[in-house]
Amino acid sequence: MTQDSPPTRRESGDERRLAIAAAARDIIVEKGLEGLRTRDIAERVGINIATLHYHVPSKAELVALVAESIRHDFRVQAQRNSRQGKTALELLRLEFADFRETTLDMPELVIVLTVLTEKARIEPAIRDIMQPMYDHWRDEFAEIFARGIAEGMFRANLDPTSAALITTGALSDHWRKGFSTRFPLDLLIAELERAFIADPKLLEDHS
Amino acid sequence: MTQDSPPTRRESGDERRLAIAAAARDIIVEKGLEGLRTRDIAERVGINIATLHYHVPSKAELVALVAESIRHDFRVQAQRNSRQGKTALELLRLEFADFRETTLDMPELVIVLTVLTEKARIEPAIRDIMQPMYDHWRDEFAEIFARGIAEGMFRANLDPTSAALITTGALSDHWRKGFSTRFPLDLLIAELERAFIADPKLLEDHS
Amino acid sequence: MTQDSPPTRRESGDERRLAIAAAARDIIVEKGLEGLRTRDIAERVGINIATLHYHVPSKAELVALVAESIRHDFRVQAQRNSRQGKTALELLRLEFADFRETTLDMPELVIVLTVLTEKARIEPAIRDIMQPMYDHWRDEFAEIFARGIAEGMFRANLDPTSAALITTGALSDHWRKGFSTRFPLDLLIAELERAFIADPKLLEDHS
Amino acid sequence: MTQDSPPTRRESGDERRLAIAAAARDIIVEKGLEGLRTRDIAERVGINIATLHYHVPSKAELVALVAESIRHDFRVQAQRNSRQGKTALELLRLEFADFRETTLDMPELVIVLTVLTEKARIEPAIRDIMQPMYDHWRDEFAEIFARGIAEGMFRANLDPTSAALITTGALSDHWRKGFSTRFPLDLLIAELERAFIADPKLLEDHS
DNA sequence: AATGAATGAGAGTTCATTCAT
DNA sequence: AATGAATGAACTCTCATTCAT
Repeated sequence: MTQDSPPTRRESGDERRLAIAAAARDIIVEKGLEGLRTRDIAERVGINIATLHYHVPSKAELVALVAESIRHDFRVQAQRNSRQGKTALELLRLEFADFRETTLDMPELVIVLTVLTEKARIEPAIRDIMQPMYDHWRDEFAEIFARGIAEGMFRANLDPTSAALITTGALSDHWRKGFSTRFPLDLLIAELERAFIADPKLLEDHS
Repeated sequence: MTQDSPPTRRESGDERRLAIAAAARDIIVEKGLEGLRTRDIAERVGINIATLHYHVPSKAELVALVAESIRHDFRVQAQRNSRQGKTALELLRLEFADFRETTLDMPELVIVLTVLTEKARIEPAIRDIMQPMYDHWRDEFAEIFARGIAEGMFRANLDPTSAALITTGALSDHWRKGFSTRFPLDLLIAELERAFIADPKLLEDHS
Repeated sequence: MTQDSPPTRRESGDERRLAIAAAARDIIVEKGLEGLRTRDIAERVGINIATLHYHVPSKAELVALVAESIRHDFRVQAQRNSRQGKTALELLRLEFADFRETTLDMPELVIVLTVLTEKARIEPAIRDIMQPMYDHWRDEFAEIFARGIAEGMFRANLDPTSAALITTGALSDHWRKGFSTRFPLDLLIAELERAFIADPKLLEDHS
Repeated sequence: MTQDSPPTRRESGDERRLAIAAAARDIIVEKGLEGLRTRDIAERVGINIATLHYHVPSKAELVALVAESIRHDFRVQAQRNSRQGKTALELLRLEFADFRETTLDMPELVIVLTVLTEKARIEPAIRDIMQPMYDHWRDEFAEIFARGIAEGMFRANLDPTSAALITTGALSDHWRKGFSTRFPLDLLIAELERAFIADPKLLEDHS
């Protein structure tokens, strides 16, 4: 609880804000947005509440900061793999691999995402940050599906946007309820592939 | 806001609890669980806060009461259509129709469901109420898929549970983001059908 | 906690008041006057709070009722043994025996007495009930000491009232702190006798 | 009641805690522990309730703080007179003088002590603070009596611990009922001396 | 004589925020 | 950039008491 590091060394504003966002995310995972207290964040970061307010003036801005940090992490994640010169199926599998990795590396990410999505329903400022994220993720899948149809790999009667929504929906819902349903992600992904791929032979190298 | 009705005549405990649950649900829709205040509920029901506590001893029990009321509504919803003598495809479409109706007729129901699902992640008492609902919904789909495979209507390589998770995931994610994504539910459902049905001809009477 | 007896048979008002006083005393012993709640009393008696208020209109009257019940018990205790034809020393020992018995039969009595004595400091109504009790108890001892001096059994330089105050003070304080000090009452009483008796030979039949 | 002084300048935590303890003691004297309200304390100190909770986190800790302050005052009281090179009788009389002074100079101290002694019966945390005070007081008397017997000043058949319990019991009971019994303390003390002193001649210089 | 339902007044506690240093 | 102290506003919950039946 208490902090053992050298007596509150001064960090740059950005570093502090990063640490604050990280602490806030941890607490949101543990206690939900309802259970998020500025004092708890400050304690976890190892600073005074007044100091926290110096860096992040209000709680509303704090939540926005968390939303931004989520968006940032998603961006970084998405840009790690080169997308060039790959078939649609390869790209789809890259996306799945990304998701698998993300949920391993940053298990809280999707939870905080869900929490903020609910908050977005009420708070326009949060909605403005969250909306583009979902749109982007969905569009990525939609684009892949569109290319896959053109390449003849995916079902001809596939609607790219619908398929993208099904995919992102299934993935995020699976993750969200991961705390209870211990259903293996790989089975889900395999089924998603079967749902969209035209030629059953393409499935073989996966199973 | 303030109460003009006759000076709060006495009602039976059950009636009061029903009214309390209804008011709580309304407020959750408007302000989220974070914005749920016992005083607001009391005011909306037209009773004193102490009276509210007389009927529902604590806030935790209040949230549980709301969860129970949601579960009750879903049970009622689910029992309206007879399931006997139907093919798997007909049953699947009945499920979709149910979902479509629910999200249209009682959009608040779905919002509260979402909010409580997030709460369930943290509060075991709520989880115990919500979990069976989702499990039941998923099992219903899984069973339909299993029968559909046997009947030859659905893909032979379909894994019933995976398909059920994809379906419920896609549907619930769609409603969760209902506030922002105005993507038509029917398109999503149509794509789900295409994803699981074996014979393309079966699709025709739907599109 | 809940009551297994036939569904709240109607008792006469006096019986009810007796039961209420008894329950109140028990709770005072367990939780002090601070922790005394009308609801707890009602529950213990097995009646509704409204019913309790029917029998004892207010909490102030309830405390007064408890005070009266204490006074009553003290009276009963005091009248059990005939005081006639006894020497002062015999009477003194009868008093000690009474005290010993009382603390065995009604261990709460002295605790409630202490609690109400503190309450009496603030509440005149309670003071008016408690004061005569202490006075009476003290006077009883004082009288015995006075007779004992006359009979030559007790020290000639004994001041009856002072000795009485020392005796009652030592006894009640011993009892009050009985929860922690496990010092044997008999040793204390023996010392009291030595303190007041003139002729050491009189002590012998006691040790 | 309301505060006219300069807008509550900031003071150090220790000063505030002292002021809080003092205010709490005053209120306990006036209204008993039952009538002790955090809001009243805050008002009397001239601070906000939230500020009060900043310095003393809970009411339980507040009562403990009061108990500690009582203990502190008694320690100060007890250390004023040198105990060296005195006979047992002189020491006994010093103790009596201390008691007389305390009850005269700081009657509220004694009232609060009584109140907390009752609270100690129920609250272990308070008991842990109060118990040693009484034990110490009793032990002091017991030691004096033991020395006095050795010196031949006190009765040979005196049991030091019993005598100490009688003395402290009589004294504390006298102050406990101080509100009502206006019996002179000096008479009580004189009788105590006669009760324990062996040689009547030693008494003379006192009466 | 009894009770379920209702209530006003208030209790302790919490929390985001601000101020002085 | 940092902090101890302070605060207003609110929150949940409690309690003695009352009312209608």
